[in-house]
Amino acid sequence: MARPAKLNPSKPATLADIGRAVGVSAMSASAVLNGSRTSTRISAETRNRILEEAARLRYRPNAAARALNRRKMNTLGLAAIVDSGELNAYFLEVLNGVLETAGRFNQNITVFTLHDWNVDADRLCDFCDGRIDGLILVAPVIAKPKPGIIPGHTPFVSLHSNHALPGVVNIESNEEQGSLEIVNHLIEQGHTDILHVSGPTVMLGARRRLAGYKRAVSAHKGKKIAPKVIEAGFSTQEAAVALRTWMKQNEGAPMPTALVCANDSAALGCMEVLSKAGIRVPRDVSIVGFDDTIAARTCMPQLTTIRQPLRMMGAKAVELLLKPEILGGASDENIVFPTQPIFRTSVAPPPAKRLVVPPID
Amino acid sequence: MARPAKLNPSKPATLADIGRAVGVSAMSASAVLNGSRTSTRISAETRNRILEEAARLRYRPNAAARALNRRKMNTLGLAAIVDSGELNAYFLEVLNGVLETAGRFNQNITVFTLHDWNVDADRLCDFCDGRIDGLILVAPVIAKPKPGIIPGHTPFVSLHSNHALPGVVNIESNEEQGSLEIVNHLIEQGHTDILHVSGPTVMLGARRRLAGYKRAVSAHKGKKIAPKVIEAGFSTQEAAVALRTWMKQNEGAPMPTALVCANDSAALGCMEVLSKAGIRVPRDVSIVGFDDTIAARTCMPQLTTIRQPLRMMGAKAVELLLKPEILGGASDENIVFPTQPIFRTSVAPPPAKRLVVPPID
DNA sequence: CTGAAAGCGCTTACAG
DNA sequence: CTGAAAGCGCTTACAG
Repeated sequence: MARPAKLNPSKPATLADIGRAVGVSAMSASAVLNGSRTSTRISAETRNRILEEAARLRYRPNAAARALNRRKMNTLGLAAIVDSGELNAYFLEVLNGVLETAGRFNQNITVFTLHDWNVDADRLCDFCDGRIDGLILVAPVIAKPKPGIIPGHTPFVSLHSNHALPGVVNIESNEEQGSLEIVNHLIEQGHTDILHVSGPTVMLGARRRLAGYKRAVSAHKGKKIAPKVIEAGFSTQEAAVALRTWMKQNEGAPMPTALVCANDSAALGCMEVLSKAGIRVPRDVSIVGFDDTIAARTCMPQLTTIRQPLRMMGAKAVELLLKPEILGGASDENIVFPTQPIFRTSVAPPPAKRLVVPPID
Repeated sequence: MARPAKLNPSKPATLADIGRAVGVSAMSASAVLNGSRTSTRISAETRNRILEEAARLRYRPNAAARALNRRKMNTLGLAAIVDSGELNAYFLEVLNGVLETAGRFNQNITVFTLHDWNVDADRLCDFCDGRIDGLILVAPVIAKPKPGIIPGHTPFVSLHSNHALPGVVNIESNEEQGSLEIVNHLIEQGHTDILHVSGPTVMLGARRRLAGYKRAVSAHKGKKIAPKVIEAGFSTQEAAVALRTWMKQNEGAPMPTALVCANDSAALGCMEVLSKAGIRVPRDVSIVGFDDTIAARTCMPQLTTIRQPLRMMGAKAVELLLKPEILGGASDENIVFPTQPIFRTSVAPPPAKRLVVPPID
């Protein structure tokens, strides 16, 4: 027994290789190297020989073989819709939470990207071919959730899903409440002419932020505040275009004293337009964002905004997949995380003298 | 034959299930559903019956079984060092390139994170257990590349590696040149007091950027420019702390008129400190970043920076792993991408009246 | 055109 | 304490 056992660099060593070299069966090697059984199963001497040989051969248990046998890959999937062609800071934040928590459970993460929900929705099922033990879908735009799209045999969780998927837990944050609170903050500062630069209302998140804005405005006890809304995209560019267009159309009208933007990126776009028009933030116009991305801290003035705990939400998604029992049975529900207002320097009381919308280039 | 074949939601259908239902062997099912052979192998009628049954049962070939057989997972690994506890915009940019290219080749991407190179380096081998067909290591901090760390049976590529790994292609960019150019740009604008907020000089990238800065400054023909360098980390947080500390120590001294930051994230941290101190960018102080990550575009003002083609570099890494023949034999070399200055609005000529370092909170 | 056999590398009962 | 057998789901020769 114990024959030379050459190192073959072109092919990884298997349990059989080790067994052969040591003069023992592959199962014995399995027991000492990967075994969950008590180690007393194998004699100390055999054990050491196996261990040594494994080290020498740089043995690594083959994940595919193991997965086939155990029906478990120790891998979770993270699927994101990338309509703009690239993953963004929002996704990065979620990914950080997902990776951190997955790491604690010794789980790997495979990232999938869908480009167009209408075209790629079916691919969701393709991912569920035994390579992952669970799937997290991030921020989907679902026109109508066809019954077929939910993979049968793979635990599934969504984050900020537009539509409830039958039998799927969705993780979201209390965006309406957050929006309500930040608009109330503006009202408390004395603002009564507040323009909402909304996100695209096909998106649930945009609708909820809009709803919060409307509730805050309509609940105002004092002088009636009329809701003023323009719909834009979630990007800096789109928000800038929308605001510029609105200002052109309203030249000479009273300038709103505060802007409630769909998110931080949109707020940046608005700040740029105001800045170019010679309007100072927050002295002339106050402005608030949403999400508390890093962008909120790296502009001048820094943005007052609403924080969503994206990392924690990503972490929760992983936990849900790994320990479904924490859900306690109910599988078709929403888990709602609280939002939190972050006060910075982009908000001030309205100016004493009301501004007028200036001409735009 | 063709028996009822019930849908069992708790267990995915196999080729054997389909065969049994149709009254045919599993191999026939394999041939029509996954076969690379010409489809004439199976009669049109059998073929259709198999196809129908597969659709009905929502059949998906099991990835683990297939991988075990073909020794191929159609998955690439992307390993990143996350010393600061989180993946950053740099990584996101690389990830975008990697995902896009991997998608074109129908490859999946699994993300691994290492926390401390000294502790986790061995884990690199752990990833190479048949679950991936190739591994990309991003921005490693390698004290000394121990011979053992390179996985034997898995194609391997590094990005911005600190040290050459024997037999491993490294992808990098011409950082020193980029740094030189952007500092020259500042000098051309009239700046002569330029502070470099450097990255950690244990990192090759930081040393190269520093070298470019020094070369630019010392080559200046006019009034001698003294190099001024503070060493920080590559993160927003670390740069902010370093700049704040420096400003405290230099209160009342002349304020540099331009900041050359280790990367965009660091620039963001510096912008935040300046913003809080009431210093305006670029009017009072110009600031430049490095990398041209998404962060450079989502701050206000937007950052003048040096673009490393990170997406292209990520894409290249994938191609190298998938089509090693494009390398043409030489396996132990560097692939150097050019850098490119991107001019935005964070740079202006120095202010007419020289500022003094203000007191920090 | 179709099927029986063997094997990918590992594990889980079951015997000794 | 240790091994022979069977199986995870798929494929690749090899026979018919």
